[in-house]
This record gives sequence, C-alpha cells and structure tokens, in this order.
Amino acid sequence: MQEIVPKFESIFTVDCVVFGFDEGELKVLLIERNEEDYTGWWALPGYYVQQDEGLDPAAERILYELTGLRDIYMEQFYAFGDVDRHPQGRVITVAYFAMIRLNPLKELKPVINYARKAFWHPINDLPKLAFDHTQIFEKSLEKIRRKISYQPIAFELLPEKFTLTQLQHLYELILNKKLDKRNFRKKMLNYGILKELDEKQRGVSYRAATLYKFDRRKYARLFQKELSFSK
Amino acid sequence: MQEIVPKFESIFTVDCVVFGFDEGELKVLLIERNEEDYTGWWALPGYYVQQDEGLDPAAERILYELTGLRDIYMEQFYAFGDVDRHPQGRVITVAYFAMIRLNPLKELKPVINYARKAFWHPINDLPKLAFDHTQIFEKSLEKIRRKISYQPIAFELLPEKFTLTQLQHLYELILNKKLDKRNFRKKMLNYGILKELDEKQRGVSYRAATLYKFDRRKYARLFQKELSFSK
DNA sequence: CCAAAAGTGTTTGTCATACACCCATGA
DNA sequence: TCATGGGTGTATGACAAACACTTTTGG
Repeated sequence: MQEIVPKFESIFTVDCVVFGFDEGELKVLLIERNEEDYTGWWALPGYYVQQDEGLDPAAERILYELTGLRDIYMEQFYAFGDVDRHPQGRVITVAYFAMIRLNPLKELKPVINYARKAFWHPINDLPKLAFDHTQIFEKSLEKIRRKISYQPIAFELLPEKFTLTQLQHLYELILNKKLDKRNFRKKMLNYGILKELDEKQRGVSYRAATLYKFDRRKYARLFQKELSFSK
Repeated sequence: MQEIVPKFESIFTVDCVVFGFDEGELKVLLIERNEEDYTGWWALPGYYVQQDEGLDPAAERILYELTGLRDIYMEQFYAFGDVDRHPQGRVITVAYFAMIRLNPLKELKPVINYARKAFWHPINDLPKLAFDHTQIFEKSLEKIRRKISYQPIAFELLPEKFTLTQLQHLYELILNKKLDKRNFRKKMLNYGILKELDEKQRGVSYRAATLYKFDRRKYARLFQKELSFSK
C-alpha cells in the first residue's frame, strides 16, 4: 500500500481581533485593505506569517505593522481553514484576540502599506468584513464572553483608574445584559482585587464617584482561582 | 513603500487527541509511525490536510485512515506552529480532540501504511511522543479538564449503561482528584440528565449497582445551560 | 459471616438574587 | 432646587461541602 494522501503546501496567515472600550462602546480594531482581493474593504488586521517565525510572534508583528500597536498580549483562539475562505486559494488563518486599553488620542498608523488605515469601530454596527472575518469576529466574541465569566479580563479594557459604574457598564456590554448595581459592587469588592483610591472623579455634574485600580498582585495571588459571572 | 513580508508556503497537518476509558483508566489513542522522522516512534494520529479539504473533514478522514475509527465528533482546540516543531521544515498543525466510547474488542486498523499500528495507551504512563505531540497532548488535557466542568462530556467515554460509581471514577480520573460520593450523586441526579434503568449490574460479588443511561433529550433541553463541577 | 461496594440525609456556610431609597454634586 | 448618577443592606433560596453508617450480594 502506498501513501494516498499527497502533501500540499498552503499559505497561512494570522488575524487579530483587538477589542477596545471607548465612549461607552465596545470597539474592534479594523483596517482598510490596500491589497488585491477585497481592496478597500474593512478587515481584521491580519497578514502572512514568515518562514522562520512562530505563530505568537507573528501575531505581534503583524498587529504592529498594520496598526502601530505594540506589546499587546494576544491569545490564540481558533484556526480557520475553509477551502474557499480566500479567493487566492487555500489560505489557513490562525486567529488571535486581545483586549486593550484604548487610547483615543493615539493615532493608529499602519507601518506597511498593506493597510490604508487602521481604526476603531463599534462592534454593534459592523458591516460585512473581508474574507470570513465576520465569522472570525463572531467566534472571538463568544470566546471573550465565556472568558470574562471566569477571569477579570475586563480590566484590560479600562483606563488605569476607573469607577465601579464604568466597570459594570463594561461587563454589561460584553455580556449583553443588565447587572444589578448592588450585587455587582458587592461581588467585585469581595474578590479583593480592586484597590480603592483616595481620588474621585472630576468634572462631572453629579456626585463624583470613587476611583479604583485593578490590583494585579492580589489577583496573581488568587492564582488561577476563577471568578464567575453568570448574572 | 513596498510589501516587506514575503508570503511563504507551509505544509500543514491535523493531529487528533482521542480519549477513551477502559479498565478503569483514561487512555489516549496513539499510532506507531511508519514514516521518516521519528520512524517507529509513538505519536498522535495526524497527517497532511488535502488541498480541497476543510480542517474538520480532514480531521475525520485522517483519524479514520490511521485508526479505522469513523464518525467521531472532534473539536478543534489549538494550532501549533513553532518554527522547529518538525524536522522537515515548517509544518503547522491544527489539533483536535475527542472523547469516545472505547470498545476494547474492536481492532484498530490503520487504513494507510503511514501507521504501523494504532493502539490505546494509558495517559498516566506516556513515553515521549514524536514531534511536539507530548505538548499537544498536555494542552488537550487542560482543555478537557476545563470542559468537563461545564459540560457533561464524560458520558461520551462510558458504555451506554453505566453505574454512578463508574461515572464518578471517570470524573475523578479526569479532574485528578477525589470527589465525595454523596455529593456527587446528589448533584448528578439533580441535573436530571440521567435515566435510571430497571437493570442492575451483573456478575459482581457485591451488591449490584443500578444502571443509568445518559438522557440526551433532557440534556438538549437544558440548552447550553452549563453544569459546573469544582469539587 | 466476611469482603466489597451500594446507597442514603443533614447541617453548615457561602454566594446569587431580588429589591428601593437617600446622598452628593454641579448647573 | 433639580437632575444625575453614587452609594448602600437585608432577606431568601440554591447550592457546595463536610461527614458515617446501613444495606445488599456473592463467595
């Protein structure tokens, strides 16, 4: 009996789903394509992996080249390899996600001209994206919804100092449901991973809220003790 | 500015981690390799994906060809793409796992001669596997440990009729810790996804235990209501 | 009658949930 | 003084955890 399955070669890429939080909205980082196939379309930042490059480093590099963003921890979540997902032929993509502190003032600057521009777009109003990127995005949403239920990844999205209400709104956005204010505060404060600051909100025309910081040390001490959030 | 990242082509494969339960042990399905690189070594069943073949179908086909097992639902869990994971060059692999009802009488017969044989091996006694398959296996273990905590996938491993004690032993094996008998039974029966049969165990030299079946209908009705199992 | 596993309840504490009013601030 | 969000407590029910003895059966 001989080998009946020929090896074949495929191009492969990495795509990044980067979430940010701004103006009370969850946003995702997109680029406008400047290359053949879907030219001018919006897409997730993604590109070809290099010959001598691991997947994780490729994801970091590609995100940087397309958006100028660096040093962002990303987590691989799924590989997409449908036969017809790419018009050029067989292209498998490995998808990563990240949640970051969005700085609205920081300009996003593609370093290579594969992207015309990079920008933040609200997740509730996404048009159809290039390739199967809509599907990739949906899968990443599922993933972070599940993940936020057992790990406090929401902090990654907030500014360093934040109010409990901001934190709650963020959870509500991600989980897509209302949470009870008193219960939310009780629970969050109970975890002991928030540090209350002496500082208050400024410039609001109502009672100023206390600011908090996420206490990474205490969180680390909880090891992988997983936090849960069902309602 | 010109494109600074050359596309390159890579071979890619699928690897399968299939868990079974037999003789009171958790086992994993291995093959003995019959090809260059790690010839004669034990490895996870895995092979090249074809040109016109999606990842999921590839996983099904490859498992069949290497072990003779068919119609097994597998779930993708991670892509491994370290630069030096394969001696032949850059080979990315997409890994799948499955949990199945192991039939110790059914002979495992590779259909193509890439594998000399396929066999079940206890997971607690694994030698070093070919390529990075040890690492892939470890990751799959993490994955099923997490998954069993919120979905009753353990049933997939058991014979159709089983006793509560068998089920508990299986949970203990996977989670690698002792569970309390009374609490375990209470919780399991409470979920309402077990159907008590009129039948008892036979041929044991002690009090015969009641047999149960997993009730897929009732489980489906719980939608994705997730079951939890911490202790 | 012995060995081996089956089967069975109660108590305690923690945590999720539901729910409504007063407080502080700036305009 | 009003509008706006900030901030607070209690009662109920569900569920996790800890814990030990009696029952059944075959050999």
